[in-house]
Amino acid sequence: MALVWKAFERNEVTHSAVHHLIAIAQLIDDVGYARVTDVATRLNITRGSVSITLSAMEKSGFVERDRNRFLQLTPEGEFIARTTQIKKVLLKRFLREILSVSHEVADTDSCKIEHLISLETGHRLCDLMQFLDSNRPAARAFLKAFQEFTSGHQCEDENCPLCGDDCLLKNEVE
Amino acid sequence: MALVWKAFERNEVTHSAVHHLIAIAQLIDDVGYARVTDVATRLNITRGSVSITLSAMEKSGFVERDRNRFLQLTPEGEFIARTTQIKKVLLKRFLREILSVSHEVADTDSCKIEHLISLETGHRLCDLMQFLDSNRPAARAFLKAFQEFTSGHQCEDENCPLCGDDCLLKNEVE
DNA sequence: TCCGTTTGTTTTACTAATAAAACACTTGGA
DNA sequence: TCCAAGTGTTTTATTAGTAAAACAAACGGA
Repeated sequence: MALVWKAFERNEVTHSAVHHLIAIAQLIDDVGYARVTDVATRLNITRGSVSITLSAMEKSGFVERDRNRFLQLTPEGEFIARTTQIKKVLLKRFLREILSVSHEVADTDSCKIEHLISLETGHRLCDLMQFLDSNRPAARAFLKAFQEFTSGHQCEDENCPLCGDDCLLKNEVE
Repeated sequence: MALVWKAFERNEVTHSAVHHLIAIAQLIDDVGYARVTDVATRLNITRGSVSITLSAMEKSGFVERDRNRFLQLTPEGEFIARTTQIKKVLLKRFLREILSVSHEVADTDSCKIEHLISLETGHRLCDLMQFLDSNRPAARAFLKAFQEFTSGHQCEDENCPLCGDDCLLKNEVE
């Protein structure tokens, strides 16, 4: 019991570090190269911060540089950047298309947890979204029925453990 | 763009702090009171750490103490402890019952993100699980069809963006 | 009363993440 | 050649979270 909650800290790479990797991948994709300055500009932090972070990631084997100090991702770095981006997209789609969470909240929520969910969960989420995309009758019927279910309910119901007699959500909102 | 990724840091309370609150709530529930020592024992950290963390949370207004220095949660602290616990339960149920994620991974994944997902997402997740619990035909049919869908597929399919020709998952697993 | 245990706080130290500023190095004109 | 602009690193500092150990206070039994 007391062990699981600490699992939070033990992540290969931090949220910030992943975004450094993603920035490099996107820059190479967009303009063909990535330098410390470009990463700093994209992430809106100083070059010094980027320099230090990327030096550590170079040691960890996620980033490399060529002769001209242009940044490259190693296969490991590439893997993390790629899978994290995909996990975020899947999460956001799930939040928006199934749970009908608002655009802004879906954005921040998916960004906050993109790097924390396991590959296993990522794959299952992928399965789920592919199932929806398949447009099977069961998928369509589910979405329709769920939307109807929530439209007449939407946590006004006292059965919702997040609400209840004294709805905690309402308490916070006002 | 460059603003969203930093939203990760801006959380009212940290993951660690929430677990301090939850420990207090559970202790009061279980044995009727909560002292610094009890919280430390439950979280498997030192009394010193708990002392410092809870002093900060007292300043922030999440924790109070009575004359005998017994810990109490303020309504705000109670709210966070309660909603975070519920969000975790909902997340875990979703991962297990819909996505069929393994027990261990569902445990760590839900613990990692429990305090990060918004109340809005929590409510929608709650709707979803209630919809399943309602045992409506559309819900049952969905679960059955989705399970069939994944049983013959399970990300062996090259359509899965996490896999592909050179399946990244496979690469990592072996 | 006195001693030992329990309990809580403070001190010290470490790590990770970050920013700002000083410094150093290219590099490309004039 | 030399200067200025651009680029990258290092230094300095701050903040948050944590643990270990020293310290202090209270409590309880002999």
